[in-house]
Amino acid sequence: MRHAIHNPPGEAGCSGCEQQPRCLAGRFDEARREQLVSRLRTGIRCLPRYPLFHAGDRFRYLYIVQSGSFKSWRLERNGDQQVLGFHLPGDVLGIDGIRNGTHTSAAQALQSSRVCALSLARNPESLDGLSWFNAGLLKAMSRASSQDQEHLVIMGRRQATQRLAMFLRRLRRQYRRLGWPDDELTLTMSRADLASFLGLVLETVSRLFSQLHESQVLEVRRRRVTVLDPERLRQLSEAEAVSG
Amino acid sequence: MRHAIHNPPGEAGCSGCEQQPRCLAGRFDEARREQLVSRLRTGIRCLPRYPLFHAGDRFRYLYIVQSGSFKSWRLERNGDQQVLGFHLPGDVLGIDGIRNGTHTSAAQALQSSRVCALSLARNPESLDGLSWFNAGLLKAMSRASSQDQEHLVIMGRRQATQRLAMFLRRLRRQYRRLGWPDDELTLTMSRADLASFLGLVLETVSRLFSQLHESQVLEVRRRRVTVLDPERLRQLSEAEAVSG
DNA sequence: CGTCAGTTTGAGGACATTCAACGGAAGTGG
DNA sequence: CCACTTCCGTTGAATGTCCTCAAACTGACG
Repeated sequence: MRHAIHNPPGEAGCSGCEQQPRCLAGRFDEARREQLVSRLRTGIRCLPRYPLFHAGDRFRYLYIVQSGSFKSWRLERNGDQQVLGFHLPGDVLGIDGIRNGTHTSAAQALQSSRVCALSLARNPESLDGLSWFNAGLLKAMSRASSQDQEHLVIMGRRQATQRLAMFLRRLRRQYRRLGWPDDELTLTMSRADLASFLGLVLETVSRLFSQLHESQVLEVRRRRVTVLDPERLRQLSEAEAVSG
Repeated sequence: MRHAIHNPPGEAGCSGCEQQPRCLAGRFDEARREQLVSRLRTGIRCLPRYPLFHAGDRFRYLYIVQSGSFKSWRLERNGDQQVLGFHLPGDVLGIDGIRNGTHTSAAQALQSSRVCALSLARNPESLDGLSWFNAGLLKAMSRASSQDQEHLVIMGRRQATQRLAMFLRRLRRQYRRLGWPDDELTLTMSRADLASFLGLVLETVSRLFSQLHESQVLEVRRRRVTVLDPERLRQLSEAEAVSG
């Protein structure tokens, strides 16, 4: 089995985690984190393509991305999958499972990654005294909702170039939020995944990259993208209409 | 001013509300609802086009739809709006405002409607002892997330017919959930709103309705749609590809 | 070095958009 | 109550964009 999951020694904890300032649990002081220790498993390592959960799985944990990246998707009857999102450190995965206790989407690692798993108890009363935590959860879910909204706005745009430009600008924003340089983007997803995310076919996405490379907006070497002309990228993402 | 908001006498409460079994707050017994009474304003009447909130507004309340219907949308720089969702009784509106305390989307009534407003306190500690309520909130937000995912799947489909068919089947499911007849659908949104929701232009949506009417799948009289052939509608929504 | 998955590029065609005009319903004011 | 305006929805013709099918290329890995 190529894709395995390993649990690090228990002491790994949150002390060394780079995502602490952004983390749902890390936001809070050490004492408070102690309250969660029995529900929290930190530093779970995932190899590329390792699945956190499948559609239909019973809901067990919420996952917080510590490092690396993930994709989430839904499988249709047709057989083809719709990519719902790409997830970077600080993001929460598995929210859709809370409702019925069953996941409606699937998620897997796009590269070597680490996550924390957080078990939500069945009986709500056990959360008494942890309302600070619940409030954090609410905010994390609200953020996930906003991200879905941004995705919907991208899918709503007709022009393919506009969609890709919007995606790249959004990715830059996420990089900045993480304190990473935002001119050198590393796409951890395949062209097919990106195409599904954007509501296009992979050939179109490939052509768009070539086109933006040709016109000096980007430099594209496979999955390594350098943003050369951010201003032009902005224009492309905001284009009024075709005639604009 | 044509669009006004009226507060009914305080005693209106939840006792007569049809949505009780589905309501975030109504799920719980009377005693528990008492705990929320200071945060809950029930039975707020909204005339058509009445806005619950605009993008940029400070977050004050979560809204629970009691009767009628709403749309939510984002306004782009371009000036045009992307419809994010249509909301029926039992749905929660305003989730996106929790994150920063500012709404990123807007919502307004599509017809004469009623909502309940629920104020989330600034300090999380005040939620201690209300964890049962918080758990309900989590589920409601999880449901909203699932609905966004369904919307994303619709937008990902290339064929316009497929999108509309998926939308109609989804609407039927929602009608059934509410205990309404699911063969007579009343679209409370305009063709333009529906087109934006589906990622199409309104002319295309209009043509699709005519087409489905012509082929005896639907009977369409403006916003009144009768489903004549549910099986054919299913086939259209699941079509493999163009060649299928 | 050979295989294979992922990506790029090309040619042709289908389908949704664009632009334009018309019809009908609802709402307004006399 | 009727004429008027306005909004919404429908239909038509032509254009253009993205999809489909196909083949070649690249890099990774055994």
